[in-house]
Amino acid sequence: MIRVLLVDDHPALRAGLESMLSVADGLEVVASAAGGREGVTLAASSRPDVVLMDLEMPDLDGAAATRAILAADDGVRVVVLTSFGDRPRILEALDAGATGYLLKDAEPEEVVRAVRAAANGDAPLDPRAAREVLSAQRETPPDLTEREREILTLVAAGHANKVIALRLGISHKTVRNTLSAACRKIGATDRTQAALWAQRSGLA
Amino acid sequence: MIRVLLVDDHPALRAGLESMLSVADGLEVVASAAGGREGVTLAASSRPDVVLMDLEMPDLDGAAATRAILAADDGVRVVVLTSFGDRPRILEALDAGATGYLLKDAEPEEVVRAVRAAANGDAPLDPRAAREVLSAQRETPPDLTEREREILTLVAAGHANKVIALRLGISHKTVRNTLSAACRKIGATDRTQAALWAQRSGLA
DNA sequence: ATGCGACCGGGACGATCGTCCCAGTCGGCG
DNA sequence: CGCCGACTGGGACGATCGTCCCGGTCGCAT
Repeated sequence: MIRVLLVDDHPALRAGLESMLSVADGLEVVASAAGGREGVTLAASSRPDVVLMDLEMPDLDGAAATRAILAADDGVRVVVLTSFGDRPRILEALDAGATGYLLKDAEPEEVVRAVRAAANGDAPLDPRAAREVLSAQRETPPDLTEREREILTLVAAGHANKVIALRLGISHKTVRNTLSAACRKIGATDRTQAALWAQRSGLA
Repeated sequence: MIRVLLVDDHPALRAGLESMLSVADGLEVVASAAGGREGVTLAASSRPDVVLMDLEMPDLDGAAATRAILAADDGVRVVVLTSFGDRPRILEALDAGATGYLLKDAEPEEVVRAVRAAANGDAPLDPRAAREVLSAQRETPPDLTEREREILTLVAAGHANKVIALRLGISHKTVRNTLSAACRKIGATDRTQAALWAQRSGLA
């Protein structure tokens, strides 16, 4: 019997997943939590084999909750539930040790299959989610210097070169030159495009 | 018997809502659709009293679907399902004629209550959703001119003044002046901050 | 040791930007 | 009708920006 813990702040989604899983053999939903903190607590007390974890939650972020659960028991398999379009968070969850992903619009069979795969130690990567991850990695490669990344971040915060220079304790000329280099690498023609790029790239 | 149609692209959410509603008396889920277009079709064929409609959907937007359904039969009550933080879409759905809102993290009793209220012709406004609406109106007030909004949008696309001027068929001097005015209104000191503001404000 | 790359910056130049002040047209409203 | 506000732009000025080209200091790897 595969013991499953659901963590999602949407009661309707929890109910839906539960009914999807309840009709499958060999699975049982042993608990469900409405938030990240509760999820961590319940993971400790209910000892699930697989956790289905939402990424966006009010109290404790899905990635953080995943980290906490795995820190307490690294035998648990965490499968992350995600909507489209949050590449940065998908990567973050991977880093946190999530075993796989499931898109929220998955069909019941997919969900069941993913839970079984996770329990077996396989990585149930939704093909579409996998594409997200790959494309995210493909889009990251602008091999930016640490300084360049730093400056881009500050640009994306709306700061002028002088302010950035002051904050970093360097010359505003250096900021210019470095930003210029960064722009060339990421394909931006000016600071505004650079700022927008940084935003989209989760370099917020 | 109140006939309910579910429209949401997440199978799990549909299943959850269905199980939530199935335990209540006097309600029956007569159909469920995975997309806006299908929702419009099923609304015509299954003649529901109340439609629970997701806002974010791949094919046909929730607001658009609402409009279409009401155009075919204005006796239907559409209750919109929304997550937090999409003020613009909430307002759009209101314009489209939605009767009320429900946040996706609503408890089962809330959902049932909302459906009953909608069937009665009441407006089941989730108190938190209502706050969203109000705060949306409070946050919008940068009373920007149509032109200013237009230019901000183009700035947020990363265009330079000259390009914007060309695209709008006006002088780049006018673009400057207009953007300058817009910046003052939204509290931005330069185009970069303006672009980021426009992004955040859904003026993408 | 020699080279490479990150990091730091000055000089210089033109482009772009932000701002203020002014002035014209046009449509709506009292 | 006159007034106002949106929209349009020119002039002018200083500030900021983007770019190229130069020089320097480190640390790290070959």
